[in-house]
Amino acid sequence: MKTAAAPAAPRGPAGPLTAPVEDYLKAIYELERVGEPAGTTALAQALGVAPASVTGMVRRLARQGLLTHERYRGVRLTPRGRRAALRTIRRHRVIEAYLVRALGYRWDEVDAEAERLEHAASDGFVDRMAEAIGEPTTDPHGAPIPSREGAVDEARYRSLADLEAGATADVMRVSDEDASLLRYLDDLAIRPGGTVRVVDRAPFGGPITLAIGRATRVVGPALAARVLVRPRDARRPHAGLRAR
Amino acid sequence: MKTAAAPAAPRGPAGPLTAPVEDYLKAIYELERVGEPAGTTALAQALGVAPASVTGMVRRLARQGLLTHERYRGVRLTPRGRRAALRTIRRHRVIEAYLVRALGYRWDEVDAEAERLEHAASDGFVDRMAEAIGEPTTDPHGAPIPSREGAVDEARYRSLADLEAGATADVMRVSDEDASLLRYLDDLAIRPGGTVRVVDRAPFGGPITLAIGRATRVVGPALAARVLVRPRDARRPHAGLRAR
DNA sequence: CTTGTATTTTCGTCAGCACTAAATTATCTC
DNA sequence: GAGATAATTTAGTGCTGACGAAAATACAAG
Repeated sequence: MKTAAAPAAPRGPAGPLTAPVEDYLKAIYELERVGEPAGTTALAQALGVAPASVTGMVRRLARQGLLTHERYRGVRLTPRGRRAALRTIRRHRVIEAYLVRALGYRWDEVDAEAERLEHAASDGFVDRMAEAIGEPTTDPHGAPIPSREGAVDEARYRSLADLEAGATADVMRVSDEDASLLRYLDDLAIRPGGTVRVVDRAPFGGPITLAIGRATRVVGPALAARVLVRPRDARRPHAGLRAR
Repeated sequence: MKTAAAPAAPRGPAGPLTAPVEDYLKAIYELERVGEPAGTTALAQALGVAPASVTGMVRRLARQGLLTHERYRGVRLTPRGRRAALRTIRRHRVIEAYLVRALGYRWDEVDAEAERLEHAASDGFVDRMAEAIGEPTTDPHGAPIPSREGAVDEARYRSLADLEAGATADVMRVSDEDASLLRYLDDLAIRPGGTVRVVDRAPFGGPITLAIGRATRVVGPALAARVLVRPRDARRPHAGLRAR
């Protein structure tokens, strides 16, 4: 008998996490990363479940010591929860990279496949995949791959939608959730590693004119918002020249 | 019109099968293949669950039209159930083959990994793996890989334990369930594609002496029973010579 | 034909995860 | 500060898949 005196000992079953649990942790990690409060509704939306379902799951995760929960306030990952989230994210991104580089997948196909495999793949399997394709540091969409130890380069890039006219920038990362968006970006030749120059910006959320390679393309702000870039320092072109 | 007159319409949810369901179908298929009656207890043992649990699951599978169930008698796969089982088995074996040939796994490691991945891998993923390693027809343990269409070469081999002294045979397939057994077989150089000759058999379940390559090895009957072989026709050596 | 034994099924539970509908609490506005 | 509105939690359910204990059935042996 446990004398009912210790009600909230954060005993975790330690066993491997279930697929839904991994998905929750990933989603919470992502919300925290972009700085949004991880509330019930935001989580529910990210996961495609009803808000009421989140409350129950969050309670369990808190009991297992993976996150802390302030009623009516929101949720925050504990170090253990963050580690678990990063392990899952590493799995996901390594798998994505492997599918593209070793098995000829297109970058718009990999997310769905990785979404399922990440819960079944062992760390050893993922490590072998990573090794086979030369230990990539980003996935096909530019998202950083956490190291085996859970270190991740969370550089914060600017959105293409925020660039001033005249700016030149390197594309670092694109949103990976929408396969059709990815196909369109590929058509436009907007890919991590590429470069874009903002030729013109119409005001009031109007279209943005880009120079990509030697082509000119016009995109809407909704699309531009999903492309993360690192601006080249236009005001110090000497530095740019020197750095070359 | 459904006028409530058809109580047991075998309506299947058609959706993708759950991992436990796939495991049940695989296990039933395997029992049927070796000719054993697929009873509750045998299934329970194969799956590592309690017999009582099998009854419930079997009822659901019967309702979904994947198998037929005669109370107190046993279970048999329907064509649909068999197709589903073969799809899972194909996934499992292709994954095993890929792990060995593309990612450097040892043959004793792959079963456990494939056991989890088979439920998460899409058919497309599996087909790409198969293509990448040249459409193998057997897995690393010699088990046949069903085709995409569900055709499988279920040749029935003899067990090494049944060979007479003096017989020579090609190793076709070994039991894959026990990793340590596989490691031992590998030490002995007993592998599909290899050849063994029975030098001597002690009676009453005694040890069996084998010539493998230019080595001589002695194994027990329990081990020999898990090695399937195709005897070379010793009574027509001319044919053997001619056949080269 | 009856009885004993092994197998199978039923029954009552439980945990995980999801849902809807109905409270409850926080927050924003007047 | 009092509502109104939005977010959150509770309450009640359902389904899958597992469990042990107890009852039902099959089958073999006498």
